[in-house]
Amino acid sequence: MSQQTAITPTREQDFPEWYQQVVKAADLAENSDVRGCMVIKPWGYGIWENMQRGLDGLFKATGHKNAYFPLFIPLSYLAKEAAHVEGFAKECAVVTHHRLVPDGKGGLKPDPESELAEPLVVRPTSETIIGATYAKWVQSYRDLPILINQWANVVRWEMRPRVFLRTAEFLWQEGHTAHETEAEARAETEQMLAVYAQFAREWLALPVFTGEKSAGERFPGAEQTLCIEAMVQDRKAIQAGTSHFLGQNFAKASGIQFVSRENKQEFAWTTSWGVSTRLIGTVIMAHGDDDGVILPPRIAPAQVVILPVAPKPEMREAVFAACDALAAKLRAQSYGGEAVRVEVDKRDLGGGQKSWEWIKRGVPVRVEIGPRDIEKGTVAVARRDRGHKEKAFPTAEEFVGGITATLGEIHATLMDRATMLRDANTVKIETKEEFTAFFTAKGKEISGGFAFAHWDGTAETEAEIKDALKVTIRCIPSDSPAEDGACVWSGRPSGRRVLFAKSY
RNA sequence: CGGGCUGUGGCUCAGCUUGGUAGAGCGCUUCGUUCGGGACGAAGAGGCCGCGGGUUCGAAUCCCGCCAGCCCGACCA
Repeated sequence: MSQQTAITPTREQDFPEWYQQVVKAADLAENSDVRGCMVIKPWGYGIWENMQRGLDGLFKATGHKNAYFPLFIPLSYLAKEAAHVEGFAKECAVVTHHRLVPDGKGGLKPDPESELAEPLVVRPTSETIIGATYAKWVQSYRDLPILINQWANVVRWEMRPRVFLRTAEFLWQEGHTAHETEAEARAETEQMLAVYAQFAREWLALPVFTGEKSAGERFPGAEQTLCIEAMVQDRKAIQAGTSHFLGQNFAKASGIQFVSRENKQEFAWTTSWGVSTRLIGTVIMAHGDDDGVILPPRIAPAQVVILPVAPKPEMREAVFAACDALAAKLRAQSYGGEAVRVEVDKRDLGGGQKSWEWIKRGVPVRVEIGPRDIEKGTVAVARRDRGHKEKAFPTAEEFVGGITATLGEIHATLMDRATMLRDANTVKIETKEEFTAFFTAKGKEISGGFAFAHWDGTAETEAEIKDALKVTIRCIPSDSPAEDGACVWSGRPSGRRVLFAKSY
């Protein structure tokens, strides 16, 4: 059997279908019997565990601690903040009963006698319940700041689920902090955005634009939403992380009050920030190729896979021993401050089939060891960022000694490719005609990419553009210089450019 | 929640128009030959044909009802 690519269709032919096929071929996740919910399989979950470890380290390093708050939120809590309700009410799962009884048809139904006095909402996000808790914890300015993160699942009843990118239930982290002053809370919001941008670059090999959301794209209840935006290979934007300055909105809604240094009652200033399993989808779409996933080494569950080649059964033992010995030497090396992660694949499968499995899964480095290698003291090495037939034959010592550098090079390659893709498809646009042409699909092209253009700052213009072209303001870039110009849509005066794109 | 479509071994589907013993490919199991780039042969296992009712000597197939899922339109990390 010979195929051009491991994944059909190719990215070029049908990007959304390619994505689904990659998720399946790489054994990352599958749809469950529950609509909109996914089963994250060990390889996919391994990626999430590595993301968690990386982020958790960065959170701890910036003074945060983990805690856990309830899955269920009393309905009345959610109703406390008006904008928040409006944002989330449409997509909430609600628990109304606490007991089942036979339905008389061989099944079960909620016991009408067990209806809850107050329905519970399965958290779509936890601002309200955490706010209610902080209200109890905070009495004095001496109790601030509170710097807490939680790793949790949340539920948003989505109409259009897509594995990892948009599912009814997903895993994430949500940081929730409370501060004495506005300045401190704003600094926290920015600090965590910087953490996300650093994580995207250093762990995910993903260049990101940072900036602020327009009022229309803001988190419900926030004063200001900051975000990181990445470009994936169909040139659409994906929001990879958000950090919100919540002002005193939630403090007022939940009663987070304290006695200040001046002995006055004041409301705290709060923030929240989060990234989710959507990052896995982002990585797939940003780095994958027509043979499957390509994982940035720092989040790869296995960074090196060793494939024993034993043509004759009587060689197996010797080959396995050589593989185990190599694995041990590799594990003594480190990359990104952690021991190199190595897997020896001893399954009794055809060699080609095995190799292709690991290619599709995106393991950064594959090594084959057979009798000839043992004799010569060499190994056969293939890298996932290069062609699948391209092999190098270093000595085992050279290979082990160079593994840290090799993983670093692969990370750099991915970063470079993603940066080139983004830069090649990011343009400045001045006129409505150009703008429309840029975002109008020609042939099989999906999207023009990112456009920096002037915007008059009104919600009307923003909505018109969205209606006309399905293009949104991804962010008002944090580092964009003031520049006088005319709005690309309305022609009205504008003081700076914003980032437009089609998005996930 | 409005419009279109589909429910048949683990997966993808054929069979239904014109009722007559449930099929294929892939996957799985065993054995043999293979194994340095997605192997081949042989033999097997596996099905309340979505659910309920009706018509009929006889229903995967025809009729009615229900349920579930998929695709398209308004929201979203």
